[in-house]
Amino acid sequence: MASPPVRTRSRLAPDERISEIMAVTRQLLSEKGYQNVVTSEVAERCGISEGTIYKYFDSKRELLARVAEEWFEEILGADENPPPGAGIRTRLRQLVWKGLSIIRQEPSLSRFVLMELRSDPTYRTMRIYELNRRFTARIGDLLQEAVSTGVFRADVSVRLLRDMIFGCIEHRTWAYLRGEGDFSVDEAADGITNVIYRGMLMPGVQDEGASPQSKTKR
Amino acid sequence: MASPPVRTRSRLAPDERISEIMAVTRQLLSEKGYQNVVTSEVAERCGISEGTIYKYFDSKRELLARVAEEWFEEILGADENPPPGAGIRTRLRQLVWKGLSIIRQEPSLSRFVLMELRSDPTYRTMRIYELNRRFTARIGDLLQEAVSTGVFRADVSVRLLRDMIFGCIEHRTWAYLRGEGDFSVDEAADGITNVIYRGMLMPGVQDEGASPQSKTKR
Amino acid sequence: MASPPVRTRSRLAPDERISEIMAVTRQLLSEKGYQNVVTSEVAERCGISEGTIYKYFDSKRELLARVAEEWFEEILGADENPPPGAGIRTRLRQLVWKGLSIIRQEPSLSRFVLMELRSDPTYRTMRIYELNRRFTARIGDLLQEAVSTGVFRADVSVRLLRDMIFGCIEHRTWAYLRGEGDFSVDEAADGITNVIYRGMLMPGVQDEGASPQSKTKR
Amino acid sequence: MASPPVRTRSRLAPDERISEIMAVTRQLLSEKGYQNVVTSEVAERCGISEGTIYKYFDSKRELLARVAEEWFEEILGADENPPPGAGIRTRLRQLVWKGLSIIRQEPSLSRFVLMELRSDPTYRTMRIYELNRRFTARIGDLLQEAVSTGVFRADVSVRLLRDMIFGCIEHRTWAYLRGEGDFSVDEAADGITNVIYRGMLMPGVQDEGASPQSKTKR
DNA sequence: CATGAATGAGTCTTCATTCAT
DNA sequence: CATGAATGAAGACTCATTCAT
Repeated sequence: MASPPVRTRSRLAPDERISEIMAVTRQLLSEKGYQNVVTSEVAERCGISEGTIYKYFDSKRELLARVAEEWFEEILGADENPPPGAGIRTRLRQLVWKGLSIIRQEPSLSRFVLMELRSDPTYRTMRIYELNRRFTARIGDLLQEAVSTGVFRADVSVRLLRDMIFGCIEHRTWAYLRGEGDFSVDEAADGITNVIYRGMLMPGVQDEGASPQSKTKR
Repeated sequence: MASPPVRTRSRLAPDERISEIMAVTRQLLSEKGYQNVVTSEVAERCGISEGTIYKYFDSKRELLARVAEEWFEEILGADENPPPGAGIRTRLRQLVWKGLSIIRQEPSLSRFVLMELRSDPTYRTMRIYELNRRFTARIGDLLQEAVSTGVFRADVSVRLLRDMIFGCIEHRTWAYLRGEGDFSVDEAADGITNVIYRGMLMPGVQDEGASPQSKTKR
Repeated sequence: MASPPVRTRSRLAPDERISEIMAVTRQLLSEKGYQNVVTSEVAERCGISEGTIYKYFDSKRELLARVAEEWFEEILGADENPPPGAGIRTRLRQLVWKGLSIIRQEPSLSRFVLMELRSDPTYRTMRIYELNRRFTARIGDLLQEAVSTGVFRADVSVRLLRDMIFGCIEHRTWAYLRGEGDFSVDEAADGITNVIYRGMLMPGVQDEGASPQSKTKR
Repeated sequence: MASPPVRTRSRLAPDERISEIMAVTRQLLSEKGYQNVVTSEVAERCGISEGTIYKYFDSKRELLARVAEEWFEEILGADENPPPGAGIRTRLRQLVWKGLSIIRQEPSLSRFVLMELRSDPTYRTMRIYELNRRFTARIGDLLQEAVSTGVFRADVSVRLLRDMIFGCIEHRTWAYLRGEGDFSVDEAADGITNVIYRGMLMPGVQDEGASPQSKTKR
């Protein structure tokens, strides 16, 4: 092992320190999952003492929750509006694509939010709950609209459709995470949209046709 | 005097002991989830000492993994054959229903396999991996057959379809676990089958029609 | 520092270990007071690891409380009955003497019970509370009897008299602890009894006269 | 625009700063007791940094000790002289009343002095020791005078009488602190004075009679 | 061979004190 | 000179694992 790197007592502005701690924690969360993030390792990677973490965060839980929130906000912030006058299919694809790419970009963090935080008794009171809810609601609203306007059949619940979409997104992503095969956001978005749209389209309604991929292509 | 009915310090054959430990662990896993299974409690419930567990299992992880394997095998073993001559839709629904009911019945164990074990670096070498693969493969094979025989379109990958199915199953189940809404295996199986089947059915091919629920019910 | 004393993993029967831990804790409590008893030192003095303590006690608090209880019971157990037909003065002196000698023998433990435990929110539910109450009640009852039978005046509350007695006992003992002067249980018992008895004796009632010291001496 | 009413970073003279720190600490000590006074809170309430405290005080202990000293001095300073020509009983009651009301008014501070500081190895060298001693000495001197002039008997040591008085005061106050029953300074002062005075009065000496309460009543 | 007492590395958290800026 | 970011040693407590009996 190398001699310690000068061990100069680093001194940062609070904001920078907070950022650093959160960045390191995000990374760690990404690598190991919530239960396995340990304060001592956060401190070590930051090159600070454990005590310093507690200067800025009341508890490990708070730290993790804030990391998740920040990240979620970051991602959901960048929101394109749907093209005006776009049909159900186009708008559905856009949302599915967004969901896929979110998880694709930060899969372990997704997992943390989706699996760990969501089980927290106070989850419902956290800001991240609201952020999360807002996104799923957009898909739910779109599906509801499709049913209400007679574009979609009414024989499968909106609830189940939402589960199919998010379930597929999550499943696909985790498989990717575990190194199982490749994963194209565009292809997956197309596939999901196609199956759901065609599977739900009311007989007799004109199919919008697949939206040209280029529209949402990154 | 009659011999005391006292449960004398049980002296079980190794196989029985192993069975008992695994049964107790399964119960515990089911109640509390992987991270919260503690060896001391396993020992206590078995009425044995902690040390004894280590006579039969190298580590907690190994114990848990074997429990999961046994359980999986048990469940996948009880396999009704599809009715001879059944169509794609009927067979698809049967498999989806099976997957849903497995997770529905033993959600904590599922979660353990799905979330914890699957992340294990050696997961691919575990027998449970093979068992798991075998089940998903059956769905994969069915879907592949549907595509090959021209019943399903070829514009969505079998892979993605499988993800939609399993993702939805898991997603639905976890939501249920967290107390979000009710969950009917039959309704979900119908919904998933409908969307996938209708969404993938090759234009021009005759729809089998929804199979009467009674066929696979319960 | 000397080389570690053979560091042989000692192995004791649970009862012995528990006794040892409690004995060591009693000693430590005696030396430093509740707040300053640290689990690591208990372990070190026992020559065991900290974990072992927690095999036998759920928490530090529980350990300390049990130490106090055991000790109290030990002391209050050895209870001489008052000589039959003894007057107020004799019986008062006997109780005062007992109280003094209890604290004299184990002053730091007394202090722990009196000062720390007594502030515990759950103190009232502890067994030690009952033990303690029983002793103070005996003095209270005696004083009440004296007032009721017209031996004592009624112009000072029983409550205050009890406080004078116990307050004096505690005060005297702590001073002693801090090394302030000597402290004779007999002399103090006589003094307290004299002042209280003479100070409260109803005018016109015949003074029993000081009981000969030899009766309760040592 | 008017200059902002913003409390600019206060730039106090050292003396004022010291006063402020001590005042805040006294308040905190009074609220929470010694062990629970934390330097960070002192700093926060003063609107200064933690480091600054250490500019003026070597350690937390020193700060606390000086607070106690100042407070004690303040209290003992405000001393009414006994009415000229007052008898033993009157003067005794006055002192007892004083002692009771001191503790009654500032129980947490008393407790700190009585329980924590007094155990300090260097207690005897602290100024507070001297202050404390001076007050107890006044009672001691009075009792001594009573004995020397033949008003009090000589069969109980002055030492013990002092302990009865202070012990009772402390005991009564702590019970009150723990919420056990009410506590009247006047009643307690009367009771203590009565018992001690009557209990010690030399036979044949004329009882001064209870001093009218109004004399020392607040 | 089973036991179960003991371990010890590790967990999160607290706080009086220091020192570079 | 005051600051306040950082420290680090200590606190109670947990639990998978070991090994002498």
